[in-house]
Amino acid sequence: MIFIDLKDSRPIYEQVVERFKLLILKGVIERDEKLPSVRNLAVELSLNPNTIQRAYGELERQGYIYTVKGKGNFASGSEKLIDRYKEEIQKQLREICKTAISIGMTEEELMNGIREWRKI
Amino acid sequence: MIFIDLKDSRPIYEQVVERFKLLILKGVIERDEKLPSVRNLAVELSLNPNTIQRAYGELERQGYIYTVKGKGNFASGSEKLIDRYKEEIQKQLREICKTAISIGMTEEELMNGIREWRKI
Amino acid sequence: MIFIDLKDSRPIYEQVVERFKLLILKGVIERDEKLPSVRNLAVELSLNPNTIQRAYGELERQGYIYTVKGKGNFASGSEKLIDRYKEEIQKQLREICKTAISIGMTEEELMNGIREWRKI
Amino acid sequence: MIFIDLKDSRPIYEQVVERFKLLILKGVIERDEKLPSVRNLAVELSLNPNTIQRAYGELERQGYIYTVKGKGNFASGSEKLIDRYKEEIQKQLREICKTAISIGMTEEELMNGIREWRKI
DNA sequence: GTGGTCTAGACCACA
DNA sequence: GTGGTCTAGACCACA
Repeated sequence: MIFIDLKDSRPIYEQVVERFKLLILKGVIERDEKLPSVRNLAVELSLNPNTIQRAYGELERQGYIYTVKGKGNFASGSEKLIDRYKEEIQKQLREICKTAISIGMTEEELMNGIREWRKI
Repeated sequence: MIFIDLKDSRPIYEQVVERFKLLILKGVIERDEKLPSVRNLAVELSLNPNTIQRAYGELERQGYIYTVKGKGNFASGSEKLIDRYKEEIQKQLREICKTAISIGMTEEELMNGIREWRKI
Repeated sequence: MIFIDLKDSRPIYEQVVERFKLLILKGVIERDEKLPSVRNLAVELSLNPNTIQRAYGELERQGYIYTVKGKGNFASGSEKLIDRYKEEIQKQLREICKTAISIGMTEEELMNGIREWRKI
Repeated sequence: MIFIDLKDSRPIYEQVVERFKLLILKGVIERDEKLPSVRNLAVELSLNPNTIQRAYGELERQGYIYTVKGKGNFASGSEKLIDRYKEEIQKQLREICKTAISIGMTEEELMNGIREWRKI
């Protein structure tokens, strides 16, 4: 269900967080669907349960999942989360574009960077 | 000349690197212009000289500056650097756009995020 | 009769305990009135019978209900319970007010927080 | 500087968080003052560094401290934090009062609970 | 020295 | 079985 890249410089727990975020935002994991248990996922990914625990804690804090003690972790509804995520992306784009033009990059060059995904 | 934000979560040396990169790319620091000495900058910013040293080392490794033993650190020409930087930015943009559409963000919404910098 | 919020961070059995406590204190469940059977309530709320059993055990321990073997669980009289509950609330209030003034909160500000319920 | 009560049912890291919160809100720890290092505090309180780390992480997340990598943890300014804290307290008071009147507690009885701190 | 991440493994509360 | 907390201890990046 989830893939971890040990060569990635980001911490493992952060990768786990991001993977689940996207799965939930895309609707692959539906509202109120149960996530793998901390222990099971730890075994499956050959990670320590503490690492998974930390990732799940982060996901809960950010509203992506909720925890029922003794039962497990479940996905929250994604509507509000998607809006928040979109805003974050727009903010990131603005940041990048701001520095880009500050070093003299043209609108044309910026768009070239972006247009490429259309071909994908 | 340079501003460091201790509350920024990034390591200090990384902030120093980025500030100088932009100053050089923008041409504020011209080709062959001398950078502040490690010692002076450390005092000015109340930082450990090791931190500055590390930042300068990184800048040299990336081709932004060159070192003349006994004389100091000097800015390289920015032409090639700018091209490389532009490619990096385009790559970043593509990455972001790719995940954005994967969660169902429309072209319209993407562009809204970007257009904002024009108003700035 | 009772509502359980799985997204509430408190354990389920604790929520069950609190709901019944208030129902009994308010007199909605009268003295000697029979509570739902463990089995029925478990089905109705889609909970594990163990969870209900635990909640009822706790309610009994605190004197809110009594058990008649083979017959079921029944509400105790609420007079003494109310007095005890009031004292608990006053204790809680004192605790909060104590820390509040320790950080410099004025009597005025404290009262503003409290007065709001009057409008409700 | 800080006292931990092992008999307290709350998790240790939470107690650490609360103690530092109050120290910062009261101004005992001033803005930009350095907190004890993770390791030192762990030794002093006979706790595992991980536990302190978690507490500091929580304090940072809530804006009470900021971390400078390689340097340590430092207190943030408390003005905004105090306002937020006051609102939390008022909210707690409202919650308690709401349930209190729902079981028939009079305004008089509520105030008796509160007035006691004045004598302290 | 300072914080950040991670593994290994124990123990507890809850369902 | 499920999550939550904690200890012990290693290793790394940063200053």
